[in-house]
Amino acid sequence: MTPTTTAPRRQSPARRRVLDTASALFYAEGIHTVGIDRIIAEAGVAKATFYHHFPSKDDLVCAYLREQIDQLRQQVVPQGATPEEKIAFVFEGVGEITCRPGFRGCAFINAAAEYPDPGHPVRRVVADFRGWFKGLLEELLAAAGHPDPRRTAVMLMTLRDGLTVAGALDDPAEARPAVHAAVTRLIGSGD
Amino acid sequence: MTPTTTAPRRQSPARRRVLDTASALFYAEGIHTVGIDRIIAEAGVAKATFYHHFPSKDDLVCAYLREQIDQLRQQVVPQGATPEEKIAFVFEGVGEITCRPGFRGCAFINAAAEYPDPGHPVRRVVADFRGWFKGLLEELLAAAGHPDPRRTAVMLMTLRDGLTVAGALDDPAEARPAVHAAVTRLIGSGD
DNA sequence: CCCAAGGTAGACAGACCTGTCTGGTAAAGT
DNA sequence: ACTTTACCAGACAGGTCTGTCTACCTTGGG
Repeated sequence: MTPTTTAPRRQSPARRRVLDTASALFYAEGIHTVGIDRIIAEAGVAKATFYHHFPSKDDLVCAYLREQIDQLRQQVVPQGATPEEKIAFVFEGVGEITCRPGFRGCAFINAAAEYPDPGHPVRRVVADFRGWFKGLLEELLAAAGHPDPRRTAVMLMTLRDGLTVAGALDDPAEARPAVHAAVTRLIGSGD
Repeated sequence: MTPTTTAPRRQSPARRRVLDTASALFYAEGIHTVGIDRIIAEAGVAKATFYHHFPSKDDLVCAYLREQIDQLRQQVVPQGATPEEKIAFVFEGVGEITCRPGFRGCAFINAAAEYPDPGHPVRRVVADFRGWFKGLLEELLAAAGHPDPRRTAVMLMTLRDGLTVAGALDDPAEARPAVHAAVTRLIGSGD
């Protein structure tokens, strides 16, 4: 059989345009409030083309969230750094994002608020993100020789969630230094 | 003029039924997904009656959230307790709620996820809640003689937000003890 | 006895939603 | 030259949404 490169698979520009438009609109205005008609109009794509690439709106929502995960995964942490520095780097990134102009909170937390059923495909993508992120923190803590990586990872995850919420609903510049101090203290002291 | 008691103003049973039904549905399933028709059907109320008490759906949503604030406000903290104990009591309550069966996160965070415009009346109620809660924490910290009440209140708020998110999306029993430990350490040590 | 207030029941308008379908165009591979 | 694939344009169906309106009932106070 022909190799049929599975990995790159040059995606169509129409699909790319739809996904970009939908991502921006979903994040900025919410998922249920943004209709298909609006997405295809702003993406400049025919309705049939849209439904050719995404069988349903839920598929589009899942693709939007999965791409968010991929983008976060590709944010490389500095190579020759200690685990503690890598954790600090990750939180530096979170803190920086929360202060950016269009910030409206964590895309996954917001999506989960609109999909109450935990078994829904969208919620499963949300769970994937949280599992991945928490696992990453736990690995880094273990590599740093932390005595209780699991428990501390949960703590760091809580700080991240709180920081994103505060960045969306309160003054972002106020929560950032407080969380920064808490993180450095958490990964510094053993207990 | 007649006294016309402004404070209690015995509210009609129909309005009460609508508000109870809407509160349960909005919290459990989200706001945009629950329609007026469903609310009045489950509340056993005519449509004209509904629109007599609530001029629009947004008014109902605001009333739902404002009542949530009122209920939280009335949760009295123990009288003869130190400020530190009062803070611990408040967080004990939050931790307990996150472990309850129907828990689906913070009603205000979820509502804000569905209303992107910060100037919207719903968002203003959300801001009222956050201002009140953070102010309460700051007062208690100041009463406890904490050196930096404002900054620590922000920190505690972040922990609360993270705890509610984790309670809704992860295993509630895992985040609770971690946050509990962090809170006791925060209000214990001065810095 | 009358009448106003608050309630019920349900039709209706106008907009918007997702998803399907028809029909036509353009480019690329075989 | 033929066929497949991707794309555009837009009508259409069937449902749901908010909000208005008409019409009738019931109950209690003056």
